[in-house]
Formats: sequence, C-alpha cells, structure tokens
Amino acid sequence: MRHDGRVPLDRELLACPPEVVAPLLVGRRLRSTTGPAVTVVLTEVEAYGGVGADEASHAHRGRTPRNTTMFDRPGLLYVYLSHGLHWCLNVVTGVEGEASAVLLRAGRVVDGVETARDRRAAARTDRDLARGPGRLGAALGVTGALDGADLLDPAGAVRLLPAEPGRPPPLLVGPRIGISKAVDRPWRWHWSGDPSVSRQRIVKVNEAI
DNA sequence: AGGACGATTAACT
DNA sequence: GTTAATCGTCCTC
Repeated sequence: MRHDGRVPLDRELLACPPEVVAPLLVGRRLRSTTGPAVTVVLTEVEAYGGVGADEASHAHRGRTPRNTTMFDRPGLLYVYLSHGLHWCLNVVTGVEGEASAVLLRAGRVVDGVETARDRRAAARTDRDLARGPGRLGAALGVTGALDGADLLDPAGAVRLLPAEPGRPPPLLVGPRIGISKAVDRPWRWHWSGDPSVSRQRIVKVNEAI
C-alpha cells in the first residue's frame, strides 16, 4: 500500500479513526525543538482505541488522569511513561470525546543527528537512535511535560511536518507489538525495509487495508 | 493502602 | 533468548 505524503495532514484528516490516520503518518516528519532541533521521518506506527472496543488501548476503561489527552482534539500529542523509564509519543486522532491515538514507534533521524546521539548515548549506531518508541521519545528530547501539546501549532515545540518530496513509502502492516490483549488486530504499519523499524518480521502481511 | 503490571530498553548468556 | 531496571497508573480491598 502506498500513499501520497503531500496530502495535508490537517485537523480534519486527523479526525479520522486511528487505523485510517496511522498509515498516513508513515513518511511524515516530526520535528522537536525542545532543545537543539531534531527531525525524524516516521517509519513505524500503531493505532489504538477508536470506535469499538480495543482492549489494548489505554482508554478502553474510560477516562483517567493519564489518558485524558486521548479524548481531546485530534492533532494533540499524547505522552505517557512506559515501565517507569521511557516516554512514548502518540498523535491523538478521531473526533474529540472519542479516545484514540497513533503510537509513534520509530523514526529515522534526518536532522540534528549530533543532538540525537548526545541524548541516546547507549545507541551503538545511528539506526538505533529512534528505533523503538522509548528511543524515539529520548532522541527527540520529549517528556511528559509535553503531553497535550498541539502538533499542528507552527510555534509548538514538537511539530508534525509533511513528508519529504519523492516517492511515497512502501508500507507493510501487521499485528501490534508489546501488548497482551487484542494481539491479532493488524494495526501496526511500517516502512518496508527501513532499518529504523523496531521489528521487520511481519506475521500477517496479507491483512493490509 | 497495597500490589500487580506495563503500547520498553539494554545488557547479558 | 532471558532478565533486571524502575515507577506511575489503576484496580482491588
């Protein structure tokens, strides 16, 4: 499956369900200016929540202090702490009041590599800088302080930007990673063959939308 | 008030 | 492939 990364990912499009928005996010750029600028091209995402029960979603039991941002406007940044260690980033999707989001699982650093290396001292190679959701958050210098930030605000510290010109990314889809419920739902999309993807092994290629 | 667990990572065998 | 690190969140009592 392919898409045209030049289609504007505006608030209206982000109001679509997470499984619609998720594949459109692969290939787009995310730029953080929480410190020295770092820009990644998103290579791996997962959809959560939306209409109907998704038991793997943080919001499946209703609103709590942590997941409140998931119920807010599309285009906001939902940040949560994983395993007491790792800040993970999501793009809020769907209409306000219906909790859904797309987890940003990996990216390829295309600008600010030196800054990303400083923040990710454990990374052996540049390919590891933002390979995995916790690593992505670290490379971008994002913490829970940015939960609720508007990714479409031109003056914001974290911004969602269009794809670089060129060929749209070839996408593969498969089951989500690291969850124990609703494990068979094919809601993980990634850039086929990109080295920054956290896991290339695809279990079910044929369930692509 | 207590405790199990997690949309993870890094180091180690 | 296995396991420790580490703590906020949320469910249960």
